Amino acid sequence: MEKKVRVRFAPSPTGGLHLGGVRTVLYNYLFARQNNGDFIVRIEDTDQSRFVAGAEEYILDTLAWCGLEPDESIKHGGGFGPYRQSERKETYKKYADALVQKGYAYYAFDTPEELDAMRSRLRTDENASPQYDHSVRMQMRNSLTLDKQETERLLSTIPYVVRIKMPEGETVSFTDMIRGEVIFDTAVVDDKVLLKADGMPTYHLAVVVDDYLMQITHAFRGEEWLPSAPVHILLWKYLFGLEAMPQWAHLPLILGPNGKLSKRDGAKYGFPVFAMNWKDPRTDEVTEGFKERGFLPEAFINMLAMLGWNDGTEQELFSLEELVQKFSIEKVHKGGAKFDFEKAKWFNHEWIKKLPASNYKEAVKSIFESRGLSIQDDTYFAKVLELVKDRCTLLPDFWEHSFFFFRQPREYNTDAIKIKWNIDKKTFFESFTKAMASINSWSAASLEALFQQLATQAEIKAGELQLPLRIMLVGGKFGPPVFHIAEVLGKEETIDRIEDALLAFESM
RNA sequence: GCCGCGUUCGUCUAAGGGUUAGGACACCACCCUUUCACGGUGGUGAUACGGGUUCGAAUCCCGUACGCGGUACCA
Repeated sequence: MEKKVRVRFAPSPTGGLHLGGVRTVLYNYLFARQNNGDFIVRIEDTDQSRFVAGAEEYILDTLAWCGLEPDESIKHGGGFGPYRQSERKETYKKYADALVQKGYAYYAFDTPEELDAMRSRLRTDENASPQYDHSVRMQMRNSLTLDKQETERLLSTIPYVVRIKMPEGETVSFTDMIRGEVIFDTAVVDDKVLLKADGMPTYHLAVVVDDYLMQITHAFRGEEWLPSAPVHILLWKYLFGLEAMPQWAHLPLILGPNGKLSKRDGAKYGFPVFAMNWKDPRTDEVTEGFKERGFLPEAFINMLAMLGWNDGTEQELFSLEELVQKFSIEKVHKGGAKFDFEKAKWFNHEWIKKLPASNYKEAVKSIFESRGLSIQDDTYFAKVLELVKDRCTLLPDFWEHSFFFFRQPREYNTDAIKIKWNIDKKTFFESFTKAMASINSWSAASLEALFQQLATQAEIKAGELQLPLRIMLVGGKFGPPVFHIAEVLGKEETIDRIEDALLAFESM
């Protein structure tokens, strides 16, 4: 029987979640869903010095906003916990010791100063960054070079690390789901630290042990991990056997305008790189998120999915459900993709148009409230949003395209109509309001028909009256088609606004 | 430096030996519209370079260039 598919996203809680991180989550999630598998979030907090308060909650909140809820996590529970590596500390040591027993690893006692000394001693033009590897390990202070007694003594008196003993002349290869076969020469990879002096594992040990214990079947991660893959492969071979190893897929990186996408790019070019606002608790510095910029989760997810993947057709708009159906890891690109904010905005615009306004009504409402406008009538609000959504790219755009539905104009931009304004037009509007008052069906179409008819009677071109009407209703040259504005405004409000404007126009 | 991964319009990409190298974003023009958008039509624009293999190469092989990643008791 096939093993149940289980995948994991394993962030370290060091700050906000950026585009690349969310995309990794997304691909994991899609793969899990389409294979009826489990999606696990495991917190990799093995570096205490980099731990940032609030980052865990932030990550989980972000996934919730995106609609990518894990099946198992520190928040969702599950049968394979704990889901925080700091709480699993004891298990790693066991495996590290076992590795030493079997001769695949060794204890090392070198101090940071000794390591520095070794590196600067060996540094040359040909070897820009000397590694702790087979060529130097026999000159260092470790259980390979020290006798048993001395090793025992040091083990109980000073801090030590466990290092993997990389074989010298082997090739390690594996089949990456995206890249195909990847081959490494073990001679060029160093004796990575597996267990740190504080007793915590490094990523290398922890990822292998936990993927095994949590029965992970497929491991997707960023391309930056590819160079350390041989360490992980070897660890699997030594500890659990290659048959049990998950299938790997190394995802291409998401790039900024010049090179790797960074927080700085966001600040420099004015686009978000984090999913949601992130406030660094140490500096109080806030980094803007896509959510707060006015992105819909549907658009954000869709845009991310297309950054490095497509289904081979020309379709670009996908719902999460469609992505679950159509996604395939083999079709993910090998090359990194440069992030384009313009295209991201296009996705958002498409999704604003596509979704019923009720989907994002609440988000827009809070934007309006932050501008001092509280929404009383939800039905009216939804109607307004529906009318103007075609012209909004980001959620805050709703403000400039619809605020006038909630506030009668206080000033009128009359520049465009001033010269042509006359008594005949004034009379026309007076009769128009009178006629409107007794109209039965209040709709854009019927209003336009009435407007046309009266204009013809008054022998004025309807076109010349439309702009004045617009300015009376909203105060300026903006907004949706004018009769649609009137329709949504309603009879009473429309007549009021025209009458007030007529008064104001007296002094024009 | 060494190791690894990559390279099709400015950007995201399709084309897995035979296409006028297709689409989308952006840009430009026109149309629609007596506000501004949306929308519609059309246009500019790419196989990094050099060698092979082949009747035929964006596609397969080799080399070069360029880019990215890694080279920590960070993940």
